[in-house]
Amino acid sequence: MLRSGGVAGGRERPGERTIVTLEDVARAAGVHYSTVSRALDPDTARQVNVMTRKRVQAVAKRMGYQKDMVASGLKRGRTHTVAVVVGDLANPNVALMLRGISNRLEPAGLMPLIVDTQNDPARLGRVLDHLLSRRVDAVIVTAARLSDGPTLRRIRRRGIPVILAVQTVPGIRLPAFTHDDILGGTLAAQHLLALGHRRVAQLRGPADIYSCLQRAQGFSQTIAAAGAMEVVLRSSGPMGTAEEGGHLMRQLLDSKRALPTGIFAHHDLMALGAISVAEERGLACPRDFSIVGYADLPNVERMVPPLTSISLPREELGRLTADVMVELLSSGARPPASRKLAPTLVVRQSTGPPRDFR
Amino acid sequence: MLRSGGVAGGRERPGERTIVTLEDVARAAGVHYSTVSRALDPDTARQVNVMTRKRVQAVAKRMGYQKDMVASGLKRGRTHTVAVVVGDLANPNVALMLRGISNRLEPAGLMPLIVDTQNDPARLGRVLDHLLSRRVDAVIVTAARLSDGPTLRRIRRRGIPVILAVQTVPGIRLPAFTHDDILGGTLAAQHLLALGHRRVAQLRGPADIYSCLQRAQGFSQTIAAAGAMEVVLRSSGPMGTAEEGGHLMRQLLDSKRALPTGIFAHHDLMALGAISVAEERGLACPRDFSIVGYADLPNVERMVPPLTSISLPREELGRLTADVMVELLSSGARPPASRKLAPTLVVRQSTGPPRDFR
DNA sequence: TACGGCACCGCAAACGTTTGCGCCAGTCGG
DNA sequence: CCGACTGGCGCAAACGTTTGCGGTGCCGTA
Repeated sequence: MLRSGGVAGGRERPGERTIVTLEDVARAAGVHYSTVSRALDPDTARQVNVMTRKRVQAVAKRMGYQKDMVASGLKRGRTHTVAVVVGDLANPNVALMLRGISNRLEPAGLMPLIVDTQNDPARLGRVLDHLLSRRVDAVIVTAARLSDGPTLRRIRRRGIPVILAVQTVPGIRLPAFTHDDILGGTLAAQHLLALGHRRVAQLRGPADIYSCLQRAQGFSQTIAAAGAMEVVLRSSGPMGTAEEGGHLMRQLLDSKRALPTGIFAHHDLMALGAISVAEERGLACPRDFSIVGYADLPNVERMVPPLTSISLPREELGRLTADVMVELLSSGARPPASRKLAPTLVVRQSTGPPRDFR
Repeated sequence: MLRSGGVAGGRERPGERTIVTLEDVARAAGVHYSTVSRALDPDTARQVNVMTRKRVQAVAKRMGYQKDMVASGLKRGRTHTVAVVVGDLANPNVALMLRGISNRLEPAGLMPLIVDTQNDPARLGRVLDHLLSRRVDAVIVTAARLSDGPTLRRIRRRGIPVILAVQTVPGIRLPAFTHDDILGGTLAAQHLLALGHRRVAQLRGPADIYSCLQRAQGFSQTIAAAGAMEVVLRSSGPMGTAEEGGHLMRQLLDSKRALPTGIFAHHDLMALGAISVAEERGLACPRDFSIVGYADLPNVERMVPPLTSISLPREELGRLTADVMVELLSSGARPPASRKLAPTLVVRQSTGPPRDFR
C-alpha cells in the first residue's frame, strides 16, 4: 500500500507528511479523533466544549489538516459533486453556460464534474453509468437528444436528481431549463415579416434535437399565420456547422424556384456558411437576401455582414440551473418545475427589406 | 444515515435497490465478497478459478454491479481524477485545449475535474487546496501567472504530480507544455518585415503572463535585429479583450509621432478592437496599416478584414499534455521534460505592404 | 445521600473496497 | 506414505470519516 511519508518513490520531499488525518490531529491535541471530527464540522461543533473546540481547531489549522472528501463521501454518501454532461466542450454556447453553472456551484461547496460526450448519443449511457459509480450527487444533462429518453429515464430510476438544461426531451418527467425556442423561431419570423419578406426559407438543424423542432415550429407557424410562403431544408449532419449551412444553401440555390428573400438559419455558423456559398454565386447578403442566425455567438457582430441573430441568455441559464440544483440538494425538496428563458432578437446588418431580383 | 432502498424520501422508485455492493453479488454467487472483488479486477482475476470467475462475472453483470469508485478511491488512494485548472472556461482558447485533454484522459479511465479560477490569482491557492482534499491524482494548471510561483511550489511539495500547460513560470521546476511563444512573436515580426514594414508597434498583453513576455521578446528582438523601429504599448487590464486593444490603439493614434505601419497585437480580440478604433478615425486596415493577431480564434477568418494571425495548436497541446499525464500516472516514472509546440503564421487580409500616408 | 439531568467526550461500528495472510485440499516428488 | 508445494479461496484488517450510544463527572433538587 506504500503511502510513503519518506523518500520512497522519489516524488516526495523527505520531511513532508503526505497526509494528515483526524487521528494525527487528535494525538496532537490530546483528544479522541471523533472529538476532532465534531469540533471541525460546523454542524456538530457545539457538541464539544468551547475550550477544547478552539484548541482542536487551532491544532488542526497549524498542522494543515484538510478533511478527506473521499472518505467523507464514502461515509456520508454525498460527494458534493455534480456531473455536467455536455455535447461539445469547444462549443462557445456550452462554454458560457458552463461558466454560469460553475460560478454558482462553487460557493455552495459543490464541484462540477464536466463530461464531454462528443455529441455521440451512444456515449451518454456509458458516461452516466461511470458517473453513478463515482457517486455524484446529481447530474445536469445539457446534451439530450430525442433518442436519449430511455437512457435518461434509467438514470432517474437510480434515484439521483437529474436536471436537463438547454435541451429537453418531450414527455419526459424531468425538470428542464431551456431557452424558449418557440419564441426564438417566432421572433425570427416576425422580424422577416415586418421587413416585408413574403417568401422565406428555413435551414433546419438536426431533427433529433428538440430545440430545433421548437425553433422550426415557432418560425413556421408564424410564417403560415401571415400567409407567407416557406420552404424548409433539413440538415442531416451534425449540429450547426458552417458546412451544413453552405450545403443547404447550395440546395436552395440549385432548386428551380425563385430564391426566397428571407432566410432563417438554426445556427449562426450555418448562416455564415450559407452567406459564403451565396457570395460564391455572386449574391450579396443584405442586398439580395436577408438571413437571421441563432445563438448569437461571440464576435458574430464583427463578421461581415454583422449577423442579425437570436440571442440566448446562456450564462444566465447556467446560473439558474445551478441555483435550482443547489436548492434541490440542500433542501431535499421535490423536483422543481421546468422553466424557459426568453431569447431576444438582435438586429444587425444581415437583414433588410426584400428587393426583387432575377 | 438513511440509504433507503424503499419509498422513503420520495425520490426513488419503490422496487429499486439504490446500490448493489460486492457483498450482494457474493451472496448471490455463493462466494466470499473478497473473491468477487478479485474476480472483477482484471489484475487479480487470474487468482480465482476460471469456473467461479465466469460465474461471478455473470452474476455481477446480471445484478448490474458497479464498483464504487469512492470506496475504491479511499482504499487505493487513487481517485482516477485529474484536476484541470483553467483561467476562464468561456475562453475559446482553453475550451479547445480542454477538449484535447478530455479526449485523451477518458480512454485511460481518468476523468478531468475542471475548475475555473475566473482569472483570479488569489483563487488558485484555495482551489488547489480543495482539489487536494478531494484527493485528485494529479493537477494540470493552464492558468499560471508569474505571481503563482509560490503557490505552485507549495502544491508540488504535497507530492502530487503537477503539469503546467499553455502558461509556465520561469525558473519553476515543473514540466510545462506550452506554445513556443518566442517563435510566435518572431513569426509575426518576420512577416511584417518581409512585407517591408520599418516602423512597427506592439500591443502587449498583461505583464504577469509569461507567454506575453515571450511573444514580446521574440517580436522585439527580431525587429531590432533588422534595424527597424518599434514602439511598445503595455496593457494593464485583463488578458486579450477587444476593449484593451482599442484602448492601446487610441493611445497610439493620440501620440505625436507618425503611426507605425505594422502592428503586432498579443491577441486576436485586441487586434479587432484596435481595428475598430482605427476605423472610427477613418483609417482602413490593410490599406493604412497592417496588423497581426495572436491565437487564431475560431471564425476569425470570417471577420472583416480576415485577420492574419499566429495559429496555436491548442487541441494538440491538450492531447500532448494529457498523454504525458497518463504515462506519468500509469508508469510512475520521473517527471517528463517540458516541451514547446510550434505555432504557425496564417496570412489573411489584415496585412499587406506598407504605404506612406499623412 | 440518592438520583435525574446535563454537558462533554470516548468507543466502536459502520461506509464499500482492496489485499496480505493463512487455511484447506489437492498434487507431486522422494 | 510423508512432506513440500500450489491453486483457490476465506478472513479480517485496513483506508479516513461520521455518528449512535453510552460512560463519566458535575450540578441541582428531593
